[in-house]
Amino acid sequence: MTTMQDVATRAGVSAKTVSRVFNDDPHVTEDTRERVQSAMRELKYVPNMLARTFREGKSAVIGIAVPDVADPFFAAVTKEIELAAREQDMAIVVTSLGDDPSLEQSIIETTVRHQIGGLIIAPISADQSYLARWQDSFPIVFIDRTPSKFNADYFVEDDFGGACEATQHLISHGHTRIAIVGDSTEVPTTRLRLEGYLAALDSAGLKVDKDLVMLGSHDADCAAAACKTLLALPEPPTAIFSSNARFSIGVFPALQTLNRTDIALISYGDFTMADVLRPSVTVIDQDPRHVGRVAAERILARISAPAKRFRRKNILPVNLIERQSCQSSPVLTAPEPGLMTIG
Amino acid sequence: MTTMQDVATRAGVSAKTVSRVFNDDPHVTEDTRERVQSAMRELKYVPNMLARTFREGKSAVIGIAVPDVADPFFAAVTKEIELAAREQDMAIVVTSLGDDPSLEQSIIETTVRHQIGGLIIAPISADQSYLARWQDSFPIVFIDRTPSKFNADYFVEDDFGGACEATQHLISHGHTRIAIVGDSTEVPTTRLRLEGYLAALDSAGLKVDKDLVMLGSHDADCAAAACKTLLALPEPPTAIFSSNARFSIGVFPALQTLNRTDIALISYGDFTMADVLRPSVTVIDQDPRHVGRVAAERILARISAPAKRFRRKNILPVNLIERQSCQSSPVLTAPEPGLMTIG
DNA sequence: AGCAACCATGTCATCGATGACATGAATTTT
DNA sequence: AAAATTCATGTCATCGATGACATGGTTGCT
Repeated sequence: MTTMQDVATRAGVSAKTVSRVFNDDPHVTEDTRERVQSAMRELKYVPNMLARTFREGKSAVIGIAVPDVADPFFAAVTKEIELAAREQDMAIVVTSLGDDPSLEQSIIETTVRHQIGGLIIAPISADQSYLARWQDSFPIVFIDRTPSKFNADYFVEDDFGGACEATQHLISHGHTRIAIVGDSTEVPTTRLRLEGYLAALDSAGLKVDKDLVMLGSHDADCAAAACKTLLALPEPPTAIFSSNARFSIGVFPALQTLNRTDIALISYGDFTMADVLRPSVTVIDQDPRHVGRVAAERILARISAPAKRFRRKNILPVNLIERQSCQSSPVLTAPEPGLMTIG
Repeated sequence: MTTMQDVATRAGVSAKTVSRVFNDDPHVTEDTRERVQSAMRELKYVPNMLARTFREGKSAVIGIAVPDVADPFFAAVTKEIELAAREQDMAIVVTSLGDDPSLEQSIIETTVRHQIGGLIIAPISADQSYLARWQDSFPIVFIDRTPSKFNADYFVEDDFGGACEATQHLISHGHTRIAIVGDSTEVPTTRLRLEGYLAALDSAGLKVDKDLVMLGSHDADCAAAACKTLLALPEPPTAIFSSNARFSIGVFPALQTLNRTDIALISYGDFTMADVLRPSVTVIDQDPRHVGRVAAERILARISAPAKRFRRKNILPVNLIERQSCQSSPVLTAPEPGLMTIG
């Protein structure tokens, strides 16, 4: 590992002069500059970022913490953040939080040790008050889920609006028994999507059947099981609103297995192949790349202008992509509740 | 940001003693230890990794460079590496190389500036000789693709064997006109898969029709176009071997659009929903999590025991997951070549 | 008692880059 | 010509943690 001192010795100058050449300081003669530059080339000098950023006090690295890097949504977000960060010569440190909320804090603290210059987080727990400690050290931006017990910039999708739109879409196709499959209401995102679902039912004058509200899943398999439970009800739903792409990946195969593709399905969150399945799945698209882009831009802006004021709360629009999975008419395919319970 | 010195002052000792307490040095009295620990708690001391690793000379960070973090295969690999690294208190810096081979070197050099402790790379270019410079600085492990013009540990899938098996699978289902869709043969992986395909054809006594070898795609859309070209041939194939999951994601919809689900399809690389599509897609599974795990373990082993010797070349087995997409019989569904050209 | 061994703790230097300030030479101003 | 200004370059200190070594005190052994 060649250092500035090595280059300096080779070029017959002091380390400081090498530093000046490297940073394009105008106070260097053309002659010296050239000698230093050729010495750098000969020795293949590469600056030690660690030394530089250590001196500056903060790193040229942005921390990203999401529930799961392998989830297509977060993978796309991560990629976009990386591209945006690279434009500013910053690298990204990525961490998966997993699905145990109690581990969130310790995972974040491990990440923070690396003296990150900013943090983008999609939290999984219901309490981020532990972040207060870092509040002044580096900017923090939340994505996908709002912070709890903590104040910070956030960029979230319109969960309420999207869920409402999805439910209305099903209603407009004649469905009245609409189930929702989701994770725990501890997650603000899920709570909002549930509220959107309830609001849509309410404004259409439909009563809520709590048997059709299946919360508490935490992966695709759970969601598949929930789906089977729903269809085994005495009065099964004719449509399912999956509040999460991860769950849709479980629900869809479950419907296939049960041979119940007559059941309408709408997914909050697009997923690979959703448009190629039979039937292709109607979704609420969240545009992960846009989320990544705006989050990265905000972090970078906060880093370069710590004093500047920005809008804290940012709701990103979502849009419904209509495909085939809601086209079936419930009147034709669903068994009549009355007959069902008697027979 | 509280430093060791702050804690030291508060506890009435020297910074060195704080360092000792922090690192569980036994040469500290119980009394002092307690005073220091409570001072650390009061001031919420968090060690500055940057300072520590700067002194050590290398970072507690592993660099990962893959063609695309958002690709499901690499996303899964990345996640597994992260989990393995975290067990050793290491973080990961992730970079997407994109699809322009000429940018590979500069992207890697940017990553290296961060003084990484090790590098895991799935290269996209045909020349990694530029890595020689870092050879002694930190361990380098290749995944998915073998290094070119450079020596390093690598863990690659059995491209030749897998492609051979895939092709044989198609042959055993009666296919004789089998197309291959892939990217450039610049990529060693692709070259090996092509060779496997050719070897299987050869050992079955089948001639190669170069119209059926469609290389040079670089994304799903290209692959879809290649697929359409193939089916428009005077003597179209009855089966397609997609040498890459990324391309399968383009080929499958193309077949659907053309209403040619009678064409058999086998994909090198499993992908989300492949098992739920109609027909579900037979694949060669590469087990990305296993790749990530072994690569991470090797890097960590190399970091902690630089002198130890390991096996350089590692070929990981792949296995064929049979689904529906190869079940159609070519004799029944494919137009007879002879009739076709005449008619 | 006398000396070695051990122990708790402190001091200093170090890692690489760079800001603050110094130095000495050349050039310009009065 | 003397003073002031500009300029190229150098020296030193610094960021936080820690290894090498020092110091002064206590214990143990003969």
